[in-house]
Parts: sequence; structure tokens; C-alpha cells
Amino acid sequence: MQLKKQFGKRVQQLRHAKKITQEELAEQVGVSIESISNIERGIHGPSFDNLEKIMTALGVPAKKLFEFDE
Amino acid sequence: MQLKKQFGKRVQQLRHAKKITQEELAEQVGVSIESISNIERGIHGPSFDNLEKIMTALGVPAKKLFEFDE
DNA sequence: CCAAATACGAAGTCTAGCTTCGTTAATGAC
DNA sequence: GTCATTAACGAAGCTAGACTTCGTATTTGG
Repeated sequence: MQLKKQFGKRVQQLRHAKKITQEELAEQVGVSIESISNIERGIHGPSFDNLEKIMTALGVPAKKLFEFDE
Repeated sequence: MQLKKQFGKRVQQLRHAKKITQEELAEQVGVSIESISNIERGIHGPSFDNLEKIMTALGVPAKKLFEFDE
């Protein structure tokens, strides 16, 4: 509930840091751009398999995706 | 692929540290004992909603669940 | 040895992650 | 102030995989 939103914001932060678009991230992860949009807005979280691909695409270990600065 | 196994082992570590059984964890998360068993063995990962409940049940922040040693 | 805890298979259910289509609204470059 | 790119958002349907139940090993610790 809370977690999906925090996670989404974190993905967006790291994506901006990497200076890539949602579309580019979507391609690398292998999902649609809408799915990335939904993840970043906290509509839904990624599957575990896609979580792993997001890590790889953003070039960060899993724990970095769950480090929220409040 | 890799992530689910690492995550499963981490859950087991933290569950042992809390000295609770799979059954007790299952109750608190609201899933069956087999589901916890499958998660710990890396058969499948939890949904994002259940990930949040696992955090709560184990009393750790999300990032702790993704801190794998070595 | 015994009991509790966990692993494991198979087979089926169901949720939520994901898709496509379509529209609107920011953002920013020129 | 227009144009193109990026991203937000809805709705409606599909589908993978998360989850269940049943049943039987196997492991662990007392």
C-alpha cells in the first residue's frame, strides 16, 4: 500500500539519475511503457522477475531500490 | 531467477533470528504455510502487498530483506 | 525414537501484474 | 506560442505467477 508508492518514487529517482526515459527503461526491462508508468506512480509493483531486471537496467543492487529518504 | 533464491534465504535468516516458525509467519502475513515455504526456497517471490506484510511481521525495513551477505 | 517443522509434487484457483488503445497534460526545445 | 517528446491517467481485458489445498516424504531437535 505504502510500499508500492515509495518504491515507485525511488525507481523514478534512479531513472532520472541515469537520464533515461520511461520508454528506454521499459525496453530494457521488457515491459510496456505503461507498466513502468504504473510502477512509478505506485499503481502496482513489479513482479519479482521484473524487479531483478529493473535492478540490472538501473545498475543498482536490490537494496538500493528500497532505500527511501523520508 | 537469482533474486528469488537470495531473497528466500534472507527471509529464512530473519525468521530464524526472530525465532518464529513458517506457520507463525504465514499467519501474520495472511498466506498459507506452503507459500512461505515456496518463498524461502525461491520457488516464487511474494506479491508486493505481501512483501510489505513480511517486512512488518519480521520487524525490519524493506532494504534489510535485500541485504545479501557476500 | 518421537514430534514438530519443513521440503516437495501435483493440480487447480485467482489476484495483480501486465497489455493495448485512447486521451489529456506537462515539459522543454526551437 | 508552436511543435515534439515525455509522462499521466482510464478503462477493459489477458495472463503469468502468486497462492491454495491435498497428500506424502524428509529433516531437525528434544
